[in-house]
Amino acid sequence: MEALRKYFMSVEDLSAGEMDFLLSHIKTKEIPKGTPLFQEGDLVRSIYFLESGVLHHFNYTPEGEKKTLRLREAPCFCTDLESFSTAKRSEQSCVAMTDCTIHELTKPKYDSLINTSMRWSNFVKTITELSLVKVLEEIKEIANKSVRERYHELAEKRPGLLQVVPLQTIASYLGTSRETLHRIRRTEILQNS
Amino acid sequence: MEALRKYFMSVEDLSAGEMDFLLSHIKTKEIPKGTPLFQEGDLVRSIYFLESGVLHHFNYTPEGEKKTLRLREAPCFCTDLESFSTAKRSEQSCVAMTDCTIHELTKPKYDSLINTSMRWSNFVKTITELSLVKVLEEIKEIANKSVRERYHELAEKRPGLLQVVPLQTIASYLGTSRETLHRIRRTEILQNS
DNA sequence: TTGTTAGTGTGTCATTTGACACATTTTTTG
DNA sequence: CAAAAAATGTGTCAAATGACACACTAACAA
Repeated sequence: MEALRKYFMSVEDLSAGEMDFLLSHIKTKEIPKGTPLFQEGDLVRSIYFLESGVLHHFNYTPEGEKKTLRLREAPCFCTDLESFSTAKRSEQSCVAMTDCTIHELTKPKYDSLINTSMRWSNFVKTITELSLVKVLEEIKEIANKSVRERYHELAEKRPGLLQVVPLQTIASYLGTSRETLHRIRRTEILQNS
Repeated sequence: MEALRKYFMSVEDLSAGEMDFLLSHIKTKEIPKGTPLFQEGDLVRSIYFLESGVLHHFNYTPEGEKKTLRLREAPCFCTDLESFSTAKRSEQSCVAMTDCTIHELTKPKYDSLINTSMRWSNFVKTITELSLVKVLEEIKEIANKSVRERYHELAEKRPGLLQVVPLQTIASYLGTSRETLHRIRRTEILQNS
């Protein structure tokens, strides 16, 4: 619960009562490694807050190859927003790469929250904006960088991922082969010694 | 004005009075090719709606190389959201690549709009969500694709850009050299004939 | 119109990458 | 613990790419 409280407080200063009101909308779960939050074809009806752990977003190409779309580290919000807000079937799966603690906000609870008052509607709007900013940053990170540069950024900005995520998944995330990523790592090690 | 009206109507059905109220917040401008909307180092104080034309987002590497971050086609909203909503200095420039018609919503007008009523606050929230969905789609388009695949997607989904944007800028957007993009195009032409 | 500049097309060559094959190591599972 | 499965490390080779050099063309301004 700590990360979530902290996140909400970073958005806006909340009284104890306000915080309790917010938290009354969510349900906390512990899920073991390998558990799917949602899968390709599902209607995603919840927004999740990842309290601890790592999540893996992926889908399959027509050729049946698994492609990593995103890797998410706690603390963060996670859902398929397109599916959640427009009730389309999701085109991706999201699976826990480690044991995770998540908080779930279901669609009915979400709707009830934003219709409570302008206060909460604007609170949610601010969180949506922050998420948008974060995604735009992610684009800036990806856009127009070589695989090598992107790997370095990853190692700098999200070192935790490298501990937990298999090399071949990182390779898929960076859009390269596991062999090439291996070569990049090898030259790293040589340079550092 | 047409594209903007149409966009608002696609978000939600609005009465003539509501539409006029919304439009009373914006100011329309014609700007010639080459005009900057904002530049690296600016505080971005407006959200723009691109009625017609193409915009170029870019910045410079430490080595002084110009890097294309995004290419935007009308109709779309455009700003540096990070700068706009958190009052940081922008790390990118946005310049008109063609003559453009834009609608400007300044920060004071924006604030006044979202504080008018829950109705308009939620209207803006919906637009923010739609933008977020659009950016996430853009990520899916970029992530984990070869330059060749990304070029094809661009040619399919945004053929208008290829008419207007110089090859070398597209190359920069795709993260490759102009020579390589040229080779990709050349093999295209050979295959189609 | 005529320079001037920006943009494109093309060839060469060193380097990087992907694909494949297989050895080795680590992790999982019965 | 032992066997099986998953993941990683490594070599080879063909193909793709980047960097450079320079010719050619289009767009623009004096």
